[in-house]
Amino acid sequence: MARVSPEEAARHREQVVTAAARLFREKGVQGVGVAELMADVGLTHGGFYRQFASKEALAAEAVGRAYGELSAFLDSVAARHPGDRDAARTELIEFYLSERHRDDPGTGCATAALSGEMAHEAPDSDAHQAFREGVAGFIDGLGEFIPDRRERITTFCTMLGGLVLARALGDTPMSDEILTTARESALDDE
Amino acid sequence: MARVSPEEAARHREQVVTAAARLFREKGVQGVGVAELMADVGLTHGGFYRQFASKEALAAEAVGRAYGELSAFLDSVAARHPGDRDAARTELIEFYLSERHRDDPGTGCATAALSGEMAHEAPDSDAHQAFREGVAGFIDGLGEFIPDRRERITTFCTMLGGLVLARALGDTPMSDEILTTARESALDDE
DNA sequence: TGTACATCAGTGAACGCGCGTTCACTGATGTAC
DNA sequence: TGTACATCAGTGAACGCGCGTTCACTGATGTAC
Repeated sequence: MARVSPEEAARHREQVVTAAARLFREKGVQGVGVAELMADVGLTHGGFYRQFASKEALAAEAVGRAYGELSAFLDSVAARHPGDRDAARTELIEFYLSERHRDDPGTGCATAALSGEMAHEAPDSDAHQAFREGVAGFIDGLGEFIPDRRERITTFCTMLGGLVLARALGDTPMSDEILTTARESALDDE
Repeated sequence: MARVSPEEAARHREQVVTAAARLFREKGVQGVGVAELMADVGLTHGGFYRQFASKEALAAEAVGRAYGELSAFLDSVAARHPGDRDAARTELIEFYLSERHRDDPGTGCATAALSGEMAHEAPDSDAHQAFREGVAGFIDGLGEFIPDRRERITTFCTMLGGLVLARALGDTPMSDEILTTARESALDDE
């Protein structure tokens, strides 16, 4: 395989960003190599640098992509309960603090998946900036479910802390307990 | 410098564990090299393996050490307010969600500092086991401040989420907002 | 108490491996005529 | 429409660097007599 059409090249690029948005959330940015990313979409690592300036540049794009997916996800949940904000909020919280979400970080909350690494990332890096913008957008997006900003931030902290801790504890009874307790607490605050 | 007395060797070992307990929280386990750890206590990297089987083995010990320090810290806060649980709880929450704690992870909550990495750590590793035991002990230790276990877990999730997010956002207005909002919310729940 | 020898904490060079990045090359695609 | 040439996405080997780990060596410490 050698040169491909611009359309196919663009498609490959998209696939790499999409794969990175998932894999970086699953294994961390440091936990995924360029070769693994490219192999995930059926390419070899050498061509990476014809599409991206660096792994870091891809990370910035992938973080943006992940938050874009999440924004769409929030909208889809809200759309499922037109005119019934409380029901939408319930569904969101129940999903966020579910075992399914805990066990599948690749398609889930980017803030929960990436906060740990971002604390050690240079604040002026593109990836960190994309992360900050993503968090800001996500918190805004939660306004569909919890209009009051202070209440929204508090509930998000509880959900985030519960998910992060449950993931760190793996598949253990304590992890389940954290998840359940945080979920019921967040639901009770309605 | 060559062979030293058993007492001095033991002291060096202790110093390395103590330094690791701080540096791993500051920069992450992956973010600190064996050479940096040894240099921190004034030694060179070669002697590391006469004291520890591997970096991973040290990580397990350092995690235990960090949680030991935290247990003592919790006790010291409680002891400052004998017979006044609410005052103790207020001090704890105000510290936990302070800018000082956010900006100094090396001496702070190990759960907040290490959860991100632990999510990608093998569950059967010694470090992960030490982490799980540490979390369990820490949550128990919070019983001095919040006797009800469900309330304790919920409050801890809010504090943890707030701190993790504030750290990931760096020194920004949004980070301060998260810290302040989560703090006031956790304090209000008394 | 002193002397000879064994031990071993710490040193610093070196090894091995993973991984981000580079580069010469390939051959299909796009362009000029 | 066909032909010659230029372009460039993707390939795979190789480079460079960091880092965990190993190892021969040093020389102070501990022990045996």
